[in-house]
Amino acid sequence: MSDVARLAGVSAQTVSRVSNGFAGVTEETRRQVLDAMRELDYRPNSAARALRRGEFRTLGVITFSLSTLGNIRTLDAIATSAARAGYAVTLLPVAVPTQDEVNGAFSRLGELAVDAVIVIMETHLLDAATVSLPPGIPVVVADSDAGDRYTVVDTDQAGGARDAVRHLLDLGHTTVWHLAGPEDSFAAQRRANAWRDTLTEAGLVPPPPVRGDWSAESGYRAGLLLAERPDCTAVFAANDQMALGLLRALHERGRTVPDEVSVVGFDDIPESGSFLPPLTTIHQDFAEVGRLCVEGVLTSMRRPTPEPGTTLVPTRLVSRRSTAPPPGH
Amino acid sequence: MSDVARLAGVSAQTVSRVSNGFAGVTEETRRQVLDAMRELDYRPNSAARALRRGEFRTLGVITFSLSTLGNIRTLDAIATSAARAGYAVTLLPVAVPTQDEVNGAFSRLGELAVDAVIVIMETHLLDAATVSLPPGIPVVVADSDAGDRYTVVDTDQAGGARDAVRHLLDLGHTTVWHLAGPEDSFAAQRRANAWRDTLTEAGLVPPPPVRGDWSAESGYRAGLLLAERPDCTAVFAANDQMALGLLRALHERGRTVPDEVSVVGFDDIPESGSFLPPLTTIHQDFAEVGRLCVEGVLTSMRRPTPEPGTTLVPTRLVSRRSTAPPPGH
DNA sequence: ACAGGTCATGTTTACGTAAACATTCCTCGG
DNA sequence: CCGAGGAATGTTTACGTAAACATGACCTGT
Repeated sequence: MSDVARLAGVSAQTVSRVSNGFAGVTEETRRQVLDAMRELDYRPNSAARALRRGEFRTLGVITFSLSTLGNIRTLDAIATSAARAGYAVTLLPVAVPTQDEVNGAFSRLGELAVDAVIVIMETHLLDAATVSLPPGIPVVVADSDAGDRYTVVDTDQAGGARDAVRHLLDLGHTTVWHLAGPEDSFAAQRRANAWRDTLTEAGLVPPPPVRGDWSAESGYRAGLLLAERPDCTAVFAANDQMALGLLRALHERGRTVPDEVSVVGFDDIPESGSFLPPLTTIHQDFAEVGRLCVEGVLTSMRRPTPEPGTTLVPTRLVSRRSTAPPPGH
Repeated sequence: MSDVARLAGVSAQTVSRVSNGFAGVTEETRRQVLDAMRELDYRPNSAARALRRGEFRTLGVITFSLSTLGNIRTLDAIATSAARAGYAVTLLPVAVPTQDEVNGAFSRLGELAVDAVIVIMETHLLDAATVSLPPGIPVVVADSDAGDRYTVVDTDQAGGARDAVRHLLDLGHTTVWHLAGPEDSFAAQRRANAWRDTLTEAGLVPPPPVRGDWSAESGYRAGLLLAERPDCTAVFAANDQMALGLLRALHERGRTVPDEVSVVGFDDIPESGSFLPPLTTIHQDFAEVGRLCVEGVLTSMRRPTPEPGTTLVPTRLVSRRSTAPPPGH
């Protein structure tokens, strides 16, 4: 900086002012400084800047090994929104979802150069963490539950599940089976609960849910079971991957979709329109979730005490060809 | 730090030594300092640390909006490897692959707190960038071509494509069609070239390639064309998503897989084992690519002039049920 | 017993920046 | 024609850390 100042014939402070776009610098001076910067290929040192300003202009994102597609798209939206706001994004990967790993990530975070943290993770691990998040830095939790301790941004899982079940009931199915996600997933729980509640409200008795682990393979195994039940004409799968496996199992067992069995998924992954048959599913707006996460932490940084609360992002039913009225309807 | 020093009854420098795990501190003193740290909930200021040390312990990753699955898994591996080496990873998203956006990301990078950069991007955009990467900081390019200017880590695209084609020829097919990726993708080019070369080497005349854009939808459209050709009994798709669309098109047109047509994909995405039928494909080791990228930049940081070179990560053919000998063989 | 050495710890300084305060110079009203 | 006020710029200082150098205690061998 002093080199630039010398070349431009001004003080270092003036260079700083130009560098930060302050008013009160003559156009003439500004130009000279900018020329000198270009000449010397000057780049502000972000470490010194951060030290002086007390902020890093960086957001930390804690996430499991970029496992599920939803998390990835949320992360992508976070990175894009953050960049737009002039913030960088630092990844804090948690290799395996064990308590030790989470504790490790949190303690690393302690000395990491971040102004705020966005957590994309199942919160039961958050709760059980022995190392807590550094106090005083804003936290927003995405796609999970966080009680009333943190601000939460989430897809309206319950609304989406309700739409899926309603869609099937409206087609005339007498009940809807559920291919649920893993028990330790909060999203899976909420989808399952909404499925159960919607059936109950309609005066129906929910059949026992079949459980998978989000993978297509687990959906296939579950599908082999469901294919054995002639009374099963409609299935709501908790995500599109499991729905894919389910479609394969039904096909192998000779149960045609949608003529004999209707299937609805959740997520609307890009491939779901190319399944056999194209999958009716619940579209999630991950981009909006990510945007709101960034907005959330940035707001928290400005205001002193932001009230913890939950923001829900609505879903949308995408109707394709895997759903139809039940046989003989 | 001085507070900790005071509480522990030592100098700030001793605190620094303990904090950095230096030898030459009495066990007794170390314990007292650690106690004081805990007591005061001390966390080293990473900005000051970076300023003093002249390094950030951070890697920048330039990537397109986390578009393709391969990029994502590479990123994941990079983040994990970096964390293991004590480095954080900062994301530099490029929202849309235009020259302006790339230039913008590069100039942002100039004042970003990173010690090295890993680029996961098509290099024709790199080449055409008007803003260049800051000189002097190590760069490794993943999954792309970079001439001889940068170190490159890549999957052995050619080897994988060759294996795919050989597998089909060995089964007895008289030729192999190719569902290619977009022309501006270097990976797509290499896969297409290797396909062509392998056929030529076998004394065959390559049929005209059909081009898609990596998406399942484009694979579907291409598949409708291929389904019309009775002489088409074997297709090598440049990625699994397009193979998925292809399978749907063939199924809709009544051409059974693998009895009438064999299909091989590329990538081995987790879902490919659940396609109808399960897809024979080329497995890529993204984790290894990511690991080597990190290893590469870290090495460059230590040595003065690392020679640019290309490291290829081998692929592996995963044989499932979408391939069989041609009809009447 | 003392020179020479080693080890644990303390003191000084600089990293590059931006806030706070200081100075200079110019303009404008009375 | 002078002094008040303000705009442009300069000077000083502190942010938290770690390298470099300095100090002092203690040990060893002759």
